[in-house]
Amino acid sequence: MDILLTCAMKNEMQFPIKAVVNKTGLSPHVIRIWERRYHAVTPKRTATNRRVYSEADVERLMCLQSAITAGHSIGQIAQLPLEKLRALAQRNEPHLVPSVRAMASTPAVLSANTPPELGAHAYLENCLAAVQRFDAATLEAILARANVALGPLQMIDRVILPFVNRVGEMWHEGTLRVMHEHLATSAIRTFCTNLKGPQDLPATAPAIVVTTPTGQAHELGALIVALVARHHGWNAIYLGPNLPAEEIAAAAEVSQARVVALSIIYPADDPALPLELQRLRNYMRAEVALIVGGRSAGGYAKVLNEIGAITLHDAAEFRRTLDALRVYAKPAAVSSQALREPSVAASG
Amino acid sequence: MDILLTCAMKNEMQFPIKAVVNKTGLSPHVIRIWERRYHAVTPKRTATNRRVYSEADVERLMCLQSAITAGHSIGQIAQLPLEKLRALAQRNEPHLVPSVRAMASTPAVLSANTPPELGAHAYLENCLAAVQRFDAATLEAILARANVALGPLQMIDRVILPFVNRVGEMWHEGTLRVMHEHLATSAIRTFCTNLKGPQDLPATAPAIVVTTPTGQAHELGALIVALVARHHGWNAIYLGPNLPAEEIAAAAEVSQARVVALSIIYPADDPALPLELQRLRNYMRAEVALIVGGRSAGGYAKVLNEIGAITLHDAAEFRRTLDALRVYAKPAAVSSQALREPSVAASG
DNA sequence: AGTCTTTTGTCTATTTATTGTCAATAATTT
DNA sequence: AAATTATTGACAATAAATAGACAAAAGACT
Repeated sequence: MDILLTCAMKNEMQFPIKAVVNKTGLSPHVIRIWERRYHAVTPKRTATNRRVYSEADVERLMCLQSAITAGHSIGQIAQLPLEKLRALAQRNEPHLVPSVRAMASTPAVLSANTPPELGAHAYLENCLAAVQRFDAATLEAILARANVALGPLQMIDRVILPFVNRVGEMWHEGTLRVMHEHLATSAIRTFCTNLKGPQDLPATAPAIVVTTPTGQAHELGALIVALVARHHGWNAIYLGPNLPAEEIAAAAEVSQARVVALSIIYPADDPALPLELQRLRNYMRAEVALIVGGRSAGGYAKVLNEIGAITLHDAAEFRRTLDALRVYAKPAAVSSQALREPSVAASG
Repeated sequence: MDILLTCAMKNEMQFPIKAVVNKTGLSPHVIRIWERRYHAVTPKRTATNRRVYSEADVERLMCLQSAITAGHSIGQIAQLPLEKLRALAQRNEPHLVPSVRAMASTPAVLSANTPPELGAHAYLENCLAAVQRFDAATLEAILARANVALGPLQMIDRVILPFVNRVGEMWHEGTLRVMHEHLATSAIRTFCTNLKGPQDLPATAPAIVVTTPTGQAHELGALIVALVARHHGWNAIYLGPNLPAEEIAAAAEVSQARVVALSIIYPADDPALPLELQRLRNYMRAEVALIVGGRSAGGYAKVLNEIGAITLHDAAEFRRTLDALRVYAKPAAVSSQALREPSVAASG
């Protein structure tokens, strides 16, 4: 009962505008102008006239943002009720199961002006603890909770990536067993799947094939890459781990991908991998960029350099590269060929 | 007024031209010129003369596009009624519009007395076709669509399982490449993840560890097992493929699982596997049941018999076995370990 | 084949609407 | 004092509608 009461009262978590900016990725300008012009949200005010947003406001704004990238215009949709916005945004119900909400331990950190890193760090620690306890339910719950609290951007950079790295390290150290690693992988995979949702991309969205070369069994890196790419408006085609060079190249060809992204994490010294990478580069069309990332990518720097692969080290770099590569979309050699039509040659 | 009323009541989505562009892949030019020349669609207008398309308009345009790539000429078909366009397009609902439309197109098959196998079979064929075209988006769309039409039970027995089997066969035949198999795996995995959802299980739900032994890289069977188990009220702990015997046993121990389920699909004659299975049985507590299924389980019948594993052949048998095992829900020896408490260690 | 016509997609230019960003100022918070 | 926030009006950039012209492709015909 005490719990229920606390939840009911705390339920109205409130955020200053900067928190909303961090979560949604919208600029404060935009948030205010949407309010002024379209009454998209009507936050409460403090005694000194500062805006105070509710969770519902934040969800509204996130839905609006998604709907806009889906092609809707803000003026038309700003006043729609939340259910319709969810439908337009094709967003999965982000509200959580009661059990999750029960863990009202960390929100206090976030509602205040504390920088989000602190909150993110707390979530991260809790995730690692859950893995060590081999507690899948709690792990998934924390991930979901952290996601709504932090927003996708902070979530990926400050929770998911550090989490994956720590799990990898601890596995090496022997702090975690294989079963823990598998549990973490499964949870992260579930989370990524849920997060990406069934958003439909513009048919003109450039495609990127994401996978892991033969011998690289760890797929977490690739999963996150796919997630980030999709968030950046790419049509990410995720093929799971351990795919031979011919197959990767064929997949890129068939799906007319502009980029192939590989994640190289565990064996940092697989003697077969350099050859595999060279074969991949040979099979691929020259226009298709090859991006390689992951903790152990450095172990193959020589080959990667030879074949002209782009080696990346963090998510921010990856995002910048994606944006850069996307620009090359339009002036692609227009030889009156019908390759602008993204319709997959229906020669079936 | 009429417009507003209609919309409010029918709850219909409206799309500005950019959203239609995103959904269809047609250029705005083309959409407008089709309207001007052929009256292919007649969208409403806003007060400021912007076009506003209905869901029906969007579907029309998508069908027209498909029909065109199928060889029809726009001038001839632009004014045909929607049903004819659907037939012409031969598109079995590839890009489907979210939920509402899901009910609209095939209801004849399902709502009537017609046995649902017909519908299920059609979905199955479409899934296979999508895999062959390497069309992830359509594949996921069909799966989602089939699920709402058939319900989880029919879905698993008549679509998912046959689908997985066919993919496996075609992979052996060489009809499908590795990349196709990976694509199918990824889609099925996404589907299973979405389907299981954030269900709250009662704390008393018995636990079952689902995985694949070392050397068995194909995880689809295990995924489905986990899904079925969860639907039967079990707390399914899915650990992905390729897990060594010690790890499986430890996972079962830590999570106090009553059952360990393994899926054995591809190498039907791995010489190392029998030993691995024996080791698993030895590591596991005697009270924990070991269930083995999958196409190639028969290849290891001898060992499985020796170690007293329950070998299953179809989903129905698995469900019966689950129900039977659950009855044994006696207070299994509890070692007073406090690892059930999911209280988050707020070490932040 | 070559020529003509029809069909169909693309392009340009112009106008109007929409929407994001900026500048300047004042108040509040740290 | 420095940084953040709120308010307002103005501005720039983007997107959409319209009309007309053009170019590529597909057929039809010699």
